[in-house]
Amino acid sequence: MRVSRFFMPLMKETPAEAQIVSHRLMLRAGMIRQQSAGIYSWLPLGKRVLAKIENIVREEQNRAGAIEVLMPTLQSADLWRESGRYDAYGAEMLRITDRHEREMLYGPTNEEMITDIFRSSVKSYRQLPLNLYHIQWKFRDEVRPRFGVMRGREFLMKDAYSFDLDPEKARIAYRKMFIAYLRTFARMGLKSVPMRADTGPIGGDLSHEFIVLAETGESQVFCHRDLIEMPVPGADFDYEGDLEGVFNQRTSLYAATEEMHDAAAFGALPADKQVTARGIEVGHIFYFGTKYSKSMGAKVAGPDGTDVTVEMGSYGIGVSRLMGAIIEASHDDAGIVWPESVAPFDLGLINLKSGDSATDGACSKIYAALTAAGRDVLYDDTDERAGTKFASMDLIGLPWQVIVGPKGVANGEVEVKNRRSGERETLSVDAAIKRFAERPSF
RNA sequence: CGGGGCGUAGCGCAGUCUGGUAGCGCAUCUGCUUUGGGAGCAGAGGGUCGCGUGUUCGAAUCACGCCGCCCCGACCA
Repeated sequence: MRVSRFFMPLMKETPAEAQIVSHRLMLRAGMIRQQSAGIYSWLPLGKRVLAKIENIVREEQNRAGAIEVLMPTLQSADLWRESGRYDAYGAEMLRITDRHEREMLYGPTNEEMITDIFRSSVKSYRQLPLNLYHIQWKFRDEVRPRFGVMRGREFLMKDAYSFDLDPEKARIAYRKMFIAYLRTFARMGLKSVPMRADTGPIGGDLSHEFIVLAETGESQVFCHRDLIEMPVPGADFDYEGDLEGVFNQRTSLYAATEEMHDAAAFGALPADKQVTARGIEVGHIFYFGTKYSKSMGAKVAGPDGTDVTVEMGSYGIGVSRLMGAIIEASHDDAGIVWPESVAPFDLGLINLKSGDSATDGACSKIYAALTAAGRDVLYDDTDERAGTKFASMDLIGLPWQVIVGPKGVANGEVEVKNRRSGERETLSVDAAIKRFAERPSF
């Protein structure tokens, strides 16, 4: 993509309403635009990152055996009356009436709907276990939206729902998601820590929040230091094999959010293992048994022919919130520092002297070669000054910059800069092409 | 939902107290000069001053009502 043809409205100054760094940087980098309190348009750069995050979530859900569906944003109130939540949910639920005076709502979550889909189609225990998920917009009419996309009213969420024959099998489903979440966040360059959580109004007795540590996090968290750097299972992890090992390794160490905090237990840890930090909740998993299956009649025939009410769990990831969390965890004074896995482009190509036949030629060659090799290149071909281009490229945070200036090109050389470390390396044009064309990690 | 604050050009702001017909910086457009870390000079365009009602010869400015947005707290993916 050429910058001259792209839509990327950068801002030099920060809009007054943005208080936290991720919100400021997303606005300045032209990733989002606020349309109402807690409601945002996603501009091209933001849309690209959102898609990257979404895909990682999707890949890890699929890997763990969950199956993707897509449910609507609008739901019928009748469904929610069955579970009893239509009245219980309160003002956070956006209620809508259609032209026939039918009561509808913009879904804040989908337990009722997925249970409805399940009960109408699944009749035998032989079809279990089943885990269905979708990635869809949600609306929760927060009293006080804030922090940009971190606490919006409309947000993109991955929500998965597991169905099992008995509590023991449901716990296996729970552990699969637990491990999938560890991998999902790690792939985005985040250090996440699962913490025992209150099950809240959703009910149930087993729940973990996945917390990303960041100074600007909303909640105070406490955990054992070893949890932070603990390696996550690899891509070859066998979800049909031993799940308890990973699960127990994580859950045996102290980790709790403020509301679940046990000061005495925490204080019993060695002093150098006690970590008190701020955290951002990016995922939340629940096992809640038959809360919805019972009220909504989701039953299957068991091995002995009698009906069994299925055991359920739900597993959420705040996809749009993750973008804010990643920026909170990865930025510097100059702007965003994207992990390669979620960067809107793989690298930025800076032509320091557009209009100069030598730099234009070198840039065209690099751009064409890397694009042909499947790299997403953002080519700054504008006639802005060098300083402006450097500042813009740093702001939007692409992990690599290839800088093409007249002096270097005269020697057949370009400069490669790593956005995170700031390290620069001078390479020949061909070596630079080779470096990125063959780079396997993209 | 309690408390506080703010709505003036795309963004950041001054002007409001003390009413007289709107300004600064950045951005944008044109030209010239510049060209490796957000350039300089010259010129230009862009605003029903959030909306409504009222007071007044006259309202961005005063009064009343409404809407929107932000911050602190309580609540929450």
